[in-house]
Amino acid sequence: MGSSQNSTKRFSNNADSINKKAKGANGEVIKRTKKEPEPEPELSASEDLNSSSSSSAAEESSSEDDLDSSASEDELDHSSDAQDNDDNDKDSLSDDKESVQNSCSEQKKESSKEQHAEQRRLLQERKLQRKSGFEIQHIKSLWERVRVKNPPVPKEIRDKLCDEIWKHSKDVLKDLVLKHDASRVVQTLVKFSSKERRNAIVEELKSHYYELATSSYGKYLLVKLLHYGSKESKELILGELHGKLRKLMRNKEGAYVVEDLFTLYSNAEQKKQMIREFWGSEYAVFQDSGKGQSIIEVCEESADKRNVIARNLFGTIKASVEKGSTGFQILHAAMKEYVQIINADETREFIDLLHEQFAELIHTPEGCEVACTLIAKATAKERRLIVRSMKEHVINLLKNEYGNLVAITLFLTVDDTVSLAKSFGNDVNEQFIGLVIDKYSRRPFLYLLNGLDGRYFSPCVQKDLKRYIELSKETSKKSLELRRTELLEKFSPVFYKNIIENNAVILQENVGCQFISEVLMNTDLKDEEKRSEMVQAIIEVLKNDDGALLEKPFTVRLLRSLIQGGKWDNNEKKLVKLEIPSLGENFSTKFYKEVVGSEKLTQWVENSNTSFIIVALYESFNDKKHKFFKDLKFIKKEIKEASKDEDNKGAQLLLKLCGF
DNA sequence: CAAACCCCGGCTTT
DNA sequence: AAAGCCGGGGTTTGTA
Repeated sequence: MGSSQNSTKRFSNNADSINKKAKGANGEVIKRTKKEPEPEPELSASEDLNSSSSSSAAEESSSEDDLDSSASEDELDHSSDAQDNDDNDKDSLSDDKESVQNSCSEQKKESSKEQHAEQRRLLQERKLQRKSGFEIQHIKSLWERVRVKNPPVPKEIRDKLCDEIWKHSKDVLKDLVLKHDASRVVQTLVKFSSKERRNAIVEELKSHYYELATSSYGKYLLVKLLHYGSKESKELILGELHGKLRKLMRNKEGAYVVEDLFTLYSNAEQKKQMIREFWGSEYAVFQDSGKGQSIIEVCEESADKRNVIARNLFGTIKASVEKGSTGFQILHAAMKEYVQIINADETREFIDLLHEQFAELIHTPEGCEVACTLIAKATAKERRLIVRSMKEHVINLLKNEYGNLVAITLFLTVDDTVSLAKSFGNDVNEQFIGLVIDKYSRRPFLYLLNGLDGRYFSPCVQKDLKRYIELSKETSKKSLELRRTELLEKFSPVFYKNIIENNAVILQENVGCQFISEVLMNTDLKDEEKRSEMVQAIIEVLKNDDGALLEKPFTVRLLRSLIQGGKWDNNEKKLVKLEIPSLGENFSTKFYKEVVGSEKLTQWVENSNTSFIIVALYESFNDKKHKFFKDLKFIKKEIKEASKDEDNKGAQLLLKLCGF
């Protein structure tokens, strides 16, 4: 259960923005990876041991039905060991019913003391009659003494009690571990035991691990053994579950065990092998079948093979999705393989199955790839469904390390830009600042502004995205550029509004400056009126700035490029002037007049950050008769003085330019 | 675009 | 089992 809860947590973490929170997302994953599997629910009194089970008993029986019905869909053989599994569950089931009945009758009859006593005696008798009944009662009473927390039991006594428990339990261990109360005894035992005894416990439970994994109580013990156990123990347990993963995935309890096994206790090679089990019996039985081969390579061998594998993968995935395990990482990995071999008909079916749960996919790399691939292959109609289901999660989608790529894929492939922009519009507008300074959520917008620019999209990200573009060509009609500019047009009013109203906040952040610069210098945006409004707004802020903003290197850099009115082309090693009226010399004039002026000029030269801006101004004015040059001459002495400062490279440069 | 920097996961050590 | 080191990958930043 930890798994699904954790994944939703991971998904919905970053409530209040910025880099640190984004790290939090990762942190969450880490925490999960390293967490201690210790889900012991703390019951307060010993009576709880019996009473806590009535509801879970009902739950369990329904999940059993579930397993049976869904298992028959696939070509799973549930002949051999499913049988003895049933036996065990019946055992624990009847166990629970007993206590239910007991408490019911107690309630009904306002019975006398004798009746009570009689009932208790009967219950006790029945308990003792059960398999290993006597030992269980005894062990439980020992356990009651070990588990006391306040005050903690001294170590020597604890060890003694544990020894005692072990002595009584080792021969009946497998009868204990499937029962809700007694299995917790064993968990405690594992926790306080030496390495040797842990190994002995693992050994004792040999050939029962499948049962354990499907037991609502035993699974905790199993996970604990995996965590604390030696390498050999892990291998032993793993070996027993091997070949039964598909069945486990369909089991309510088993699915969690498999997910834990996959995320916490497997390396890359083992993970691959686990997924291979989902390909079909051949691969489930023979561990090495298909080893070292990718799913694509295997499927290329014959169409038959592909069909069987695809059917099996889909069967397992479907069962799990319908059970509500869409967030499981192992499922994402399985889906990732499935979409690699999926054909057109299967794509329709798969999207139909998943479209409402897309949000569950976007917090892992594999899930993200699945989402992107499906979006790329989806028809216009299917994309609309997907976008609609994502609408509730826009902010999480954008801010997520992987989700932002899904958003970009939507931008890359969806033809209906009107409804797409509309679906994102509200949330984007409301939280624009947070989005634009976030490491991940800014990327979709940078894409809209600049396309897949190498500055923001690394080669391998580009490679992935280009693959989705290729896949989308079947179903997308418009050209990539058209989609991008249409979307840009729809989002640009939001850009303008926020830059005009909130640029002081955005300028505080490095990445914010970067974004403003991308908007102002963008040649796809033609609204010059808005551009000059933005420029004016920035000038207003700087006019009233107490110097804090100008201490920031990125603000200085932004100003410099506005003054230069162009972008630096690193290949050509030269400045590429942009034909934008409100930038370049026009900006310089305005900027000098309204922000610097003759009275602040000295101050700007003396500051090692801002002196570079003065240099830029010097190079910007074509009219050498501009007041600026006269002002410079006037402070000749101060410039010379400032250039003596080792750190003030700008002043030194300025001195050279002026040629004083 | 390259250098500096940071973060993560794997591996080794105590 | 926890702490620490190290290498690789990705991000940030500086610089014409």
